[in-house]
Amino acid sequence: MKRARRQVTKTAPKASNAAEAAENANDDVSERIRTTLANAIGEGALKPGTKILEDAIADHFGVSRTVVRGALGVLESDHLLERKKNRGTFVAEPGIDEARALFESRRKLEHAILELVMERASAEQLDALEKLADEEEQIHHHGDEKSKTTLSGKFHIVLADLGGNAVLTEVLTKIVARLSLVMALYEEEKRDDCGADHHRMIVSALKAKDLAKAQHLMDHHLADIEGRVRLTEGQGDRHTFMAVLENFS
Amino acid sequence: MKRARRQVTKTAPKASNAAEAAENANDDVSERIRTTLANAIGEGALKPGTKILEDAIADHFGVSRTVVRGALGVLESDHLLERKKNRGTFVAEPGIDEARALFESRRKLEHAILELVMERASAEQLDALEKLADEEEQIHHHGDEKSKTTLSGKFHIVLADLGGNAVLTEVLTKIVARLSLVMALYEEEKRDDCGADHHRMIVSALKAKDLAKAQHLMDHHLADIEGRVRLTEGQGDRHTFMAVLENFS
DNA sequence: GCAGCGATATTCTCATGAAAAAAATTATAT
DNA sequence: ATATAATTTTTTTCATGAGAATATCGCTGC
Repeated sequence: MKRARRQVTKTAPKASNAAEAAENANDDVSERIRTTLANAIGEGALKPGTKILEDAIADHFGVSRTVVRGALGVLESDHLLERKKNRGTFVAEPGIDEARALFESRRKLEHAILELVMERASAEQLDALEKLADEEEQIHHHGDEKSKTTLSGKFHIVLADLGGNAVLTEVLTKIVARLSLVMALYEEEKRDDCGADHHRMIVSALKAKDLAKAQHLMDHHLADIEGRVRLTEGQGDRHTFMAVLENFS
Repeated sequence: MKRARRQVTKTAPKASNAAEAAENANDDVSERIRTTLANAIGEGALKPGTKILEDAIADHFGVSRTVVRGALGVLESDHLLERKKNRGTFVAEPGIDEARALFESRRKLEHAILELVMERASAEQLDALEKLADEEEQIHHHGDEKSKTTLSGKFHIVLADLGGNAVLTEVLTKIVARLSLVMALYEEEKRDDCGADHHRMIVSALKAKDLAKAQHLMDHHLADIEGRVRLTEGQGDRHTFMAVLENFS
């Protein structure tokens, strides 16, 4: 007898007092839900396997389950969520094959993007990118643990933007999001040794118009990330409830 | 007073007579809707700008608008459909920038895929691919106009499969689908001169283990496709109702 | 004490109705 | 007769309720 009333309280049929009410108001709430969940997943707040309660989300955003359900549907098609029939929706748990494919895809994509950046990015844009890398360095020293992964990913997205190809940027963004699930599942050591350092070197190579070097550095950087992960069967269950019990019995 | 009753006729609550009834039956009807529409768009049966009637689809598949709506939502997030608020859902009409980005993305992706195919595909797989290219040649001569574009795209998808990276294959598939919209909008001349010919040459280069040549041929092939298109502002309205009037007044 | 079974509760799933917004149609007036 | 206003119809949009599937918990019997 729960089904807590979210009481949609159509506070006022039209509500709109006057002018700014036409600010379209809600409606893209579906998109808000999507980005909220995607962000939560991206920065590891929602771990793989977590169950997603439609009702909770509907409550929180003040809409009905119908629209939540729509949002979950597209998140599922992005492979960020998994829906088990009549069981519910869960944060996806990419398998080893998928993880490998994602790493490989990212390598190829970042290569292509570097090519585009090389032929398109202006000096000012590269300066801005360099500044971003420097800021990362700062934040890294302040040990702001939570936003570390978020910012680290941001560099790559901004870099992709400089490539000037919105399609590739979008594709890379989605792949990076899925990779955050892979890291959450399979990461072993959280050595924060570098990251921002690599980014700065890549920017240098770009400013020197040395494409080959930039790609080489990118390969190194990505290999470093992949190195934190052990993609062998039977990993990834490590944090499972059952597996944790094993370790403490 | 339409709203024709689709009369969901829950023919039998459980229906399942016994064993095979558990064949899951419907339910992935949502996916059926998605692939149906995607295919229709892919082979040009649904032209850009066409309005999509939820009711018609719901009727046809014997489900309620709710599930249709879900399917349309993910198609929209794939950029195959466009939803205008309170106006309805339409087949997407990619703009010129998007078209250019799509072509460029495809070039980069096909390059990456060729690299993967080169290092992974077995001799037998390449033989199978060659056979496919030959079949295309056959069909091309029979002038089977309708399935020409479909089959042409199929080669690239199968090729991507040989790369052994499911993620890249999926990405390419979606981009090819969007490009079919671009072609429908901006294609000028429908010279069916080559296509399958190019495919055969690419396979030859692959069997000869000549990556550079394969990539070069692929570039040529794609350039040929892009050549059929004029991406200048004010094209693409060519088939618009208003534009047609212009030409006849 | 434990295995199996049944009742309860939670949660998904989807069809349907009601409200809102455009579009289409008819009516009215200048 | 044309343009404007009013009405009707179509279609989207969404909240909600009823039904189905599954999990959870308590119970009885061994």
